[in-house]
Amino acid sequence: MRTVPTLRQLRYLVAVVDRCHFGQAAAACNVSQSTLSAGIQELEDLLGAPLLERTKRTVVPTALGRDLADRARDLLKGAEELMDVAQAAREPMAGPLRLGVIPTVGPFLLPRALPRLRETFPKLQLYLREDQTARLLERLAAGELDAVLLALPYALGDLDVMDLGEDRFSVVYPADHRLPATGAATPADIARENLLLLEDGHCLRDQALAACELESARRNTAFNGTSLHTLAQMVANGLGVTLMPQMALDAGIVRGLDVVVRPMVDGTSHRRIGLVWRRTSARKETFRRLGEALRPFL
Amino acid sequence: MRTVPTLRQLRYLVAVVDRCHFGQAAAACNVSQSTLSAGIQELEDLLGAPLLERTKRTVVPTALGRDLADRARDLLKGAEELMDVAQAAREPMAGPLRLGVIPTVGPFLLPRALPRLRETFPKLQLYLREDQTARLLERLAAGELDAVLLALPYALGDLDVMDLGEDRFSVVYPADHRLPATGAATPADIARENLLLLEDGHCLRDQALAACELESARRNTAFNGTSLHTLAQMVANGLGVTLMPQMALDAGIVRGLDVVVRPMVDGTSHRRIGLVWRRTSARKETFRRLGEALRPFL
DNA sequence: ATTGATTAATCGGAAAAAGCGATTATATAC
DNA sequence: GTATATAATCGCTTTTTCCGATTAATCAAT
Repeated sequence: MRTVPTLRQLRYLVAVVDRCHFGQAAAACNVSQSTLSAGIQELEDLLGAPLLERTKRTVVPTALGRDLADRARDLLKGAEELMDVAQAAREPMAGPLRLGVIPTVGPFLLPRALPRLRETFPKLQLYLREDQTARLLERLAAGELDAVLLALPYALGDLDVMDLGEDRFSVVYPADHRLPATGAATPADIARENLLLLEDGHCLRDQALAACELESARRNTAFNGTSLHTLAQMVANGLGVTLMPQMALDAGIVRGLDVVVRPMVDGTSHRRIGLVWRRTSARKETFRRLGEALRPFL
Repeated sequence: MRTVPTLRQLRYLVAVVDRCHFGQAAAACNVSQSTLSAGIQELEDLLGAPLLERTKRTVVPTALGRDLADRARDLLKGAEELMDVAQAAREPMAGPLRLGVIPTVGPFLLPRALPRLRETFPKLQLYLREDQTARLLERLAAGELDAVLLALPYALGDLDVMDLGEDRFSVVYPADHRLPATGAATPADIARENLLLLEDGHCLRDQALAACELESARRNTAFNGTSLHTLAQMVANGLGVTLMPQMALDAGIVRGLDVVVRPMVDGTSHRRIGLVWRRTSARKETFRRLGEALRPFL
């Protein structure tokens, strides 16, 4: 078994490379300057190569020193994650959890679900961020979010996905509109209407188009709604029809509006709600339970 | 700064989880059973959760124990890589290097290049593996190879690429064949011929087709060569024409055969030779110099 | 040039950790 | 019950880690 540097030594290295100053690095590590100095030397001896250039009373890391410091940072992060995993295993539903939610889910699901979640998991500190799927996934990958609540289908990268259930689409017509003959609307019915959609970037736009079996390019781009609420207003004003997820209808998005709602025929006329997290995440059990707790609200 | 487990403790954990036996694990770590036992306990205390179930005189890791052991393995590997990086920085051109080479490059480039490489880098121990690009890249990703010498264009994943230069294609005709009017052959000329190619899986097949501006599906699949040598033989026997990289011609692949060689017109009628390695590799400098040393032989 | 200030290396000793061998406790096999 | 195997525990030694004090070197100001 080969001798490898200790994490302590690597912490020292990172501190010095970050600051180019032994004294400050030592302070940051809560050790004396002499201790840090000795630690760095041990490391250089072990590796058999200089990591820092100490010349003219200033310190500059060598190329190797910088390279190794980068790797050391990863190792130290891994060690901390290990602690997180243990902590999460001990008490899965405690501590801070940064959750991303898309705008076509958050305002409808969370007002109902959050009070219950707080009751069930009183120690869970839920920090929320509302944004479009793509941007949330960026933040998830960057580690700024722990999990994201979103709508599928969506091309996810290398993520763990938990399916929470389906959210059916209905068509919303102006009150005085000619309605489809049967109770349920078909893609063919929609094709005859002026379909109003959210602006580009909302996953619901593409999912709604898919449900109507339409291509994105074909659509009118002049009048795109910025939220489901504005879309509902536009329909009530007779500008066209729109597709609305059940979740939003349940939340009363068309309450008081002069519109008629008809379900879409079965098939692909729905989206699925999913909770996703990094495969390498330390808190899978936490997310699983959170997802389980959210399911009844769909 | 949070307390994190030491690599020593993590090594102990991995050893026990691997073997489910304290005594054997201790032996594997070259420490006494008592030391290992104490180390594991420290770790459990630090993490505040049990990692092993010691019941009924056997040891079984808990789910958390297994999970953490997996992460610990990664950390330990990272620490070893750190040592490798330092070693490689100290003496880039020393030690073992496992290089993959594709069959349409290896037999033509290496016989000329290897003696020179051995001379220039006497301490470098070059282990070679010849296989098709896809399989070599699998092994590269799995860490079984350090670098791969291959032909571009090819859809590489997340790899570092060093371009070593271009390798032009020529057309090989049977000696009694009607040759193109001008000196150089054009894609249109080729379209009139029976083009012989390597069997599927060789990158050269697709690259040659691209150079001839042909689709893969269109080609005769009955007669595919298994190597450039057999292709040359088939051409000499009048079965058709083929595309041959300059590298193979330089190595005398058509020497003694009754064939005529015509260059392809300029443009895309070439492949590029590249050396690739994992972005995270410890030995980038080694590969860079190796590539530099290979360049003159193209 | 001299002095003073700053910084990293070095030294000696104290404290903490890591290690070992012997012993103990416990569970299983016989 | 007895023997055997295994992990935990204990007392002690060795090694590592750390600190404070000192030294050496560099630069800036005189």
